[in-house]
Amino acid sequence: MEKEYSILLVEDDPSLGYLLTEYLKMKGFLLTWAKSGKEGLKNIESSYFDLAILDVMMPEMDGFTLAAKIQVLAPELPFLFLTARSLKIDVLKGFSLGAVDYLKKPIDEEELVVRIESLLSRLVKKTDVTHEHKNYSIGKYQLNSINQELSFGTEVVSLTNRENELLVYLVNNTNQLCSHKDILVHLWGKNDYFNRKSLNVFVSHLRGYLSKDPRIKIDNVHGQGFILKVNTH
Amino acid sequence: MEKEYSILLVEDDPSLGYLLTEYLKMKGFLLTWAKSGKEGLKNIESSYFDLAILDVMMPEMDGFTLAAKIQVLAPELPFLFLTARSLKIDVLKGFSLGAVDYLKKPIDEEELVVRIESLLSRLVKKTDVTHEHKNYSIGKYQLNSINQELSFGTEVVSLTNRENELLVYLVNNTNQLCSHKDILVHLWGKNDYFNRKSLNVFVSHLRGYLSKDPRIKIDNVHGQGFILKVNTH
DNA sequence: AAGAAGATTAATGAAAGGTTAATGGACATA
DNA sequence: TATGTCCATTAACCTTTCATTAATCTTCTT
Repeated sequence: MEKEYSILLVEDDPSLGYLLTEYLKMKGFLLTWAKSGKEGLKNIESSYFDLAILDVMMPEMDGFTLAAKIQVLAPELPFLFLTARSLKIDVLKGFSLGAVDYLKKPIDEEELVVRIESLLSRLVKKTDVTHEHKNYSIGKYQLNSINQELSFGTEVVSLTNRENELLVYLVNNTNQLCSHKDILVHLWGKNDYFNRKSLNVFVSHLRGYLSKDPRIKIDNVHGQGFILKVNTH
Repeated sequence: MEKEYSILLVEDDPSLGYLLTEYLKMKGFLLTWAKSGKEGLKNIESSYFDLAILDVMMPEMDGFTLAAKIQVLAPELPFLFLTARSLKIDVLKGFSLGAVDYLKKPIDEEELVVRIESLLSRLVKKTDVTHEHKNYSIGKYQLNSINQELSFGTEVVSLTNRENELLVYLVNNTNQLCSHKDILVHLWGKNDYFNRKSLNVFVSHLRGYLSKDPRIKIDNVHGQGFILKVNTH
């Protein structure tokens, strides 16, 4: 399930503000629309946002001034600018203030959305150090496919590259027929007589390793392929 | 002291390539210019980069194809596109492939630099989290990674720079496979035959130092990398 | 029964890894 | 300017690993 990101839009122009608000809501973002810099600041003080979108040209307080205040009030809040002024000096100023992006009007909503998504997806990655532990249970065995280790209780066996690859493939298709062809193409990239001979050797190895749990077996379907069967009960 | 960021520019156009290379070097980046997608891929396999800048329109392999390969080979490497084609569909495609930005030609070098700096400044936070610990326990040993000293009881051994770096890296990934590639890219910045040989020498040194505690070992996973195993029981 | 397919074990050889020593550049000291 | 030390890299040499291939049985299928 995806997280619902909250965005603060600070935009004084009613029609653009309305358009973006509705569009971004439709795209699944939680949107707050502040119609002035002052209102935006209030929101920042009282609520949490994943991202702020600031219009540069606004009466009272312009986007740059607002950004400077954000840097003090909520230094972790990333923000980007929307602007009709595409003067280079403004772009540079925007980034020097710490902007994460700078979009020139007219805004293409679709592009805005993909840019926002790209930004936010990278921001979350920072926090979750995605260590996708590839651990599998096979009967009483545990396979750590990263370290290429197969353990049975406290006993640990190191698998070779091919053994590991093959076992991972079989486990991912437990109780399902894995055809010679699919296995060979997947692991060897090539399906010929010799590779098939090789495959037999590795199946034999794995049978040896897995022989301590009688509920596990690697069956052959004559002329078809192999099935890793794990009997649960 | 600021870190010098390394950037890979993949651009077939000689004049634009030259211009950007020189400009970015002048701005303090370590630049590698690959003149084709294929050349770019080679660089990605053998070296570390903080960012890749890809031209979309190139003969042989276009930037999109290259990006897809990067996602597999080096999923952590952020990349952005440069393009003359500003078709909306291309922009969307670029971001859907995981781009961090999408810049339309003609490129304004100053804007490019501020965008790069903005991007990288947000990305560095990820990496320096790893080096917060200065003291480590490794079985019965103590590692002071600041003084580069490894102690066993009252005995203290001074480690050289490389020995220390490598041990810190391994300890931070205790009981997890550290691939050759990751180690080399992380410590040497480059993954080639000679560096790998060098790595072997240092692993050998560390094994010597750590031999007094039988519960510690540095295992090799053939063709993959090393695991620092610390047996606790 | 006979050929095909599969299982098992062993042999082979190339690549990868381990260890120790030689080299040479950087830096310091005199 | 010489001399010495440190240490990363490179070299040399040896050992181990492991995918492949071969050899030999065994089990299917018809």
